[in-house]
Amino acid sequence: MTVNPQHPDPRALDPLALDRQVCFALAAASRSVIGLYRPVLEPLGLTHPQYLVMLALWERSPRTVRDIGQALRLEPATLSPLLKRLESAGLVTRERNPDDERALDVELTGAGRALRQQAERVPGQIVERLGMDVTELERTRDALTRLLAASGA
Amino acid sequence: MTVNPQHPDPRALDPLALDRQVCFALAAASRSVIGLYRPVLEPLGLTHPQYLVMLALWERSPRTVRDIGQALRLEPATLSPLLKRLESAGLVTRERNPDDERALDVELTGAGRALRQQAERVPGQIVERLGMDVTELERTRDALTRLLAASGA
DNA sequence: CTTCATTTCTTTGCCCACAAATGATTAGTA
DNA sequence: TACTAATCATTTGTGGGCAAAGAAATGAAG
Repeated sequence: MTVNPQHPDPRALDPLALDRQVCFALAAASRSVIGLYRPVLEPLGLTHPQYLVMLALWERSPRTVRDIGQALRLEPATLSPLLKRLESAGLVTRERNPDDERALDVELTGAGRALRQQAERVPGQIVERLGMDVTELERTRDALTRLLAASGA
Repeated sequence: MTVNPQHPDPRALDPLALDRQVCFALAAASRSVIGLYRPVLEPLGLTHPQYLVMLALWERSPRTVRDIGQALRLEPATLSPLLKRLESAGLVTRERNPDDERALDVELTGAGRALRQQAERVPGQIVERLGMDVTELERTRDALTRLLAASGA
């Protein structure tokens, strides 16, 4: 098999070339963008996954672990210790649902609700740090949402 | 502030709505797509990050930890234990660079080189499981590459 | 040559992330 | 009612991922 001389880099034809892998672009971009949140969320005392849980709870509270997990596509085994840390931080309460003792209701505390005000400035700071056109950002988000759906989650 | 009745869902205007967050789509899609690799890579005895390291080494071997880290955008603290596991699996050797004893040369073993043949079928299996148009996949990958660049990595 | 800063990898500590197993509760069924 | 299956959260074990500190080698400067 010969290589088309129009393609000086044989890597461009290699299906295993790192630069061609969607999964690499996805993993690296995810870590890198989340890394941008670190200094922004640090004053709020939140990690990025904790921030996502708070977003879910600001939309509706109380919610069960299962419900939060479905919204964030996270396993209960991931959420369980994370929610305990949010409880230790005084942002949520955790108590069994009276109607179904299997379920755990996670509810915002006053401090948890109050934190929303500071969080409202987070997206703007991130967009600023990215310095990207907001329209392209939204297009990328929509492409990722399609990818998420295609991957079956 | 009143809500435009054309928008029945006030969530569409909320900058903190989970569905509007690029970071959520990014994190969830990343985890979900990587989850697709799990059963595909399992016969090769590789996790997804290990697969990425092998991709880097199939492009060039030996490479130093620093070099691999720059290619994959991973910290040496992440790679150090991961490379030891690849060594335990017999896929790479780890030895100090004779010209600079600070650097660690990571080199494919025969088994590591041989594994490439099985790996060549991985991308096709993933695309099949995603069931997405390859052109759109490549567009998404390029959008992610731009996002990665914008995030400073 | 000696000192000091830099580079490179490793270690430690903390936090995700998930599979598999466990325990507790509820629902379904004979 | 009693038995079984399903549901929900937690625990355990393994493997990322990174910040910060540490250890070893190199480089630079006096």
